[in-house]
Amino acid sequence: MPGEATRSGPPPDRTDDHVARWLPVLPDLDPDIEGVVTRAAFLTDHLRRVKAESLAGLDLQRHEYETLHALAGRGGHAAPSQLAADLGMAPNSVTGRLDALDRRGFVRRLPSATDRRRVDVELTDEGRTAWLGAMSALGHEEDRLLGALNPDERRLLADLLRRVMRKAENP
Amino acid sequence: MPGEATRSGPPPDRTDDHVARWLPVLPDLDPDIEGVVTRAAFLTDHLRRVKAESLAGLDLQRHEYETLHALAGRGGHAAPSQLAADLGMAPNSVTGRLDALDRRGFVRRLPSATDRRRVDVELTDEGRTAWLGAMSALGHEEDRLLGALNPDERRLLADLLRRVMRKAENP
DNA sequence: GGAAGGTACTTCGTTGACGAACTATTCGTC
DNA sequence: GACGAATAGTTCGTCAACGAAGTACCTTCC
Repeated sequence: MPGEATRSGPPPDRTDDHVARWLPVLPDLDPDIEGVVTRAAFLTDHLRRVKAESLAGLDLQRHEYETLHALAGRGGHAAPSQLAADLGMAPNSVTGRLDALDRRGFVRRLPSATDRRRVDVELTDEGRTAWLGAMSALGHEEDRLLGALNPDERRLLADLLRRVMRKAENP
Repeated sequence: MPGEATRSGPPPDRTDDHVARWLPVLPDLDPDIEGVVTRAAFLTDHLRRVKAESLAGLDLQRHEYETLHALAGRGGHAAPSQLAADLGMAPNSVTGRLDALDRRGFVRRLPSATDRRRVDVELTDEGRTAWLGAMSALGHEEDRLLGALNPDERRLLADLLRRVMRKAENP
């Protein structure tokens, strides 16, 4: 055995580099706090990128898939404002998305009979097919990543994050 | 005591609602996995929003602050391509940011003497002042949120996320 | 029953990011 | 030392998101 190894923690990731680069500049930086928020951002970004790459092969853009997904999650029928809320975006931005999906035949706008201000967005069969195809092609990168932890650890991670997010949701 | 309470886990957050809404649609969904990635996304988004709001009072946009921050983190001198790498964006996008910061007097472009393709971006005194002002005004929402955990738990959270991210960084 | 106010969606103008292409400069190789 | 490849930065065209304003409709309340 090559003697005692120089004291080594767990193998580092990109975030460790990031923190090491900033610590000299901002000595008050807490490595664990910065580590958590940076990894959350990198994780979100990574999943976003991987998803976009998988979808590219299906001639679908991420925002198109997201919109279909939100609509499918409402059973294939929803109002634009509801989709906007589910997607966390401004209602006027949804108009453009629906225009494009409508042009591709993935979605249909039906005027509401009872309230003529309203529009019912309907997922067409083609839209559902595209959504299902994308769902299976996406192939759960999330599962792969979280596979680094066992089920108890995943639960623990989710619980820790829940406590953090409850702070965020209570200003 | 009003009898045994109905079995209650920790108080829920928005992500619990999100998972509960999707479970009927996607029964294969793992609540812990989905919980982790959703909370990571919500956390990133929350910090983004809070930061933008604080900066608005200083007549600074988030992307302006980010650019100043990246430049300051390099000691006030950097090449555009280096800033692009640090900010995780395409080099041509940096050009527009620098144009705006230049117009506001926060940044100066100096041609390199040794390699005339290169440009040295310099943080001006006004730029540094704006950066420092923003830094103190930002007031560490991150610390508040992570204050929900004790130091050991924060370390644990960072370690769990590191293991996840090492998977992301090894394809 | 008709004006005042609210709601649902869209249109308009702007903005920031991106990929692709362009310019100028340097490097590598013979 | 000159030609082709590589590099740094920028310009250009496009696109999605946004805030503000507009349109059409519903509701309330006198």
